[in-house]
Amino acid sequence: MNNLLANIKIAINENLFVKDPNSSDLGKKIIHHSVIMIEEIGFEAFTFRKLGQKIDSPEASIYRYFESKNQLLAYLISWYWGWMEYRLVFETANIASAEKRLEKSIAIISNEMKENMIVDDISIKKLHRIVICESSKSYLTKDVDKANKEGAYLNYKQFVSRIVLIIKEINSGYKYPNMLLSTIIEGAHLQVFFAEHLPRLTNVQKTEDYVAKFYTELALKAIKK
Amino acid sequence: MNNLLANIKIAINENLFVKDPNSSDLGKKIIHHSVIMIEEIGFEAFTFRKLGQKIDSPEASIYRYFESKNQLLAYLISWYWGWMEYRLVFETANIASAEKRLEKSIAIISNEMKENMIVDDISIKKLHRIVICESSKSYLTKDVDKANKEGAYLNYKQFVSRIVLIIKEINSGYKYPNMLLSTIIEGAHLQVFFAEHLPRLTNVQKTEDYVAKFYTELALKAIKK
DNA sequence: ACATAATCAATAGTATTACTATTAAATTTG
DNA sequence: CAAATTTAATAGTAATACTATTGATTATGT
Repeated sequence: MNNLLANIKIAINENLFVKDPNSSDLGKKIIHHSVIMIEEIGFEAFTFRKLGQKIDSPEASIYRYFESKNQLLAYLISWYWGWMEYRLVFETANIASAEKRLEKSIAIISNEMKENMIVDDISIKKLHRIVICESSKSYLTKDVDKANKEGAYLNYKQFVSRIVLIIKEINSGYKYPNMLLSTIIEGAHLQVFFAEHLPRLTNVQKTEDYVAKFYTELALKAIKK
Repeated sequence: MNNLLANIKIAINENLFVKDPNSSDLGKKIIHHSVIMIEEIGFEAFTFRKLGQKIDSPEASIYRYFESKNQLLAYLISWYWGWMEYRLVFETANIASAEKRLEKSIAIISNEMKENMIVDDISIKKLHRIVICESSKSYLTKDVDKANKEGAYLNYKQFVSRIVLIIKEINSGYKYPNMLLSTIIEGAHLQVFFAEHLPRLTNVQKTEDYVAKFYTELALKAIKK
């Protein structure tokens, strides 16, 4: 998989940047180091000034690429879902059974990647941790409608709708496929966070993939007639 | 029935305020207007300066009650879960069937209150909307472990554990009661938000209580052997 | 080749924010 | 009624997000 996907470019809506960060060395440095920095110190403490110091460029230069740190976060999260869609399509391509494809999908959502891949200067592992901790902040805002109009969540919605199709294959009459899916995705992220910080809100198990198992069981029982 | 009935005052951990806002008129004004203001303009835009202007008190006076706006948010959310526990105990008290009690619990979590109640100067309806949009920000922080040690999430955990007991009554062998519950609670909040702003991530239905219905069905199917 | 246009990053800001040090006033206590 | 304590107000600081402007670099057209 590494070889197949390593140099694929993820399409990002043009409203999510001022200048395409993939078009210059500075842009790539901004992406590369912002992922490292946000994962390390959190989005609240992350500032363009600190990032500028890290990459030895002035704060203002970063504003040539992103008009705010919120836009940068939206870019990264959109990239994440673009990347996840690629993975989804690839890894479910040759599975005939819809149930097995759903199972695989939930595993992709829930499980951390074992090897640390770098794609487009982005550390997948670190970006996954950013999505867990910070992604809800990108839509739980008063600007959500504006951001939505500008296409900030398109990649996320597209990812969701792909798996919704699988659910409909299993049971075309099921009334809540989108609800079920957004519940699973946001829930899976939450459980990882709770396991680490608020264990009384989850049920940590010995097996590595218990989150995926829980949500797979939940989904299949819910969907079946 | 129990001590909750006698005590209408919700108990809040002492680490969640500098001075008890219930101990003075200014404190009560801070609580009352902060709920109104956060619901209206969102937690990001909310500042102690704006609140001070609204209640005609200087910004610094508010710092006598809360050391930061994050602490104030933590206080409000903790109050919410204290209040929700009170409701839970009260409204499930005379229901014999564990399944019916679970159903009622999920309804309490999911459904908006019809009448707008004011308790301890707090608008329940507005606070519910704050919890939907802002509560995840109070734990998705780098300070989560510190806040947890100081008891910021005690009321939430206590609320969860009460319903976990109901689930165990239904099926004592079920392995994931806490996971299921935190999934339902956070999911129910999310679906309300998505229905309003990102409808492609949910499945809006005509009935008022479809969120409760979805999660009740999900829960019962998951729990049953 | 060379003038023109476009793009680039750097400097030096501004406005706003969260938060604090200090003091004056009010209240309580002995 | 004087001393001690609690109260809120003033006037800040430091850090933040973000911007206006300029000079340097690169690309383009004839």
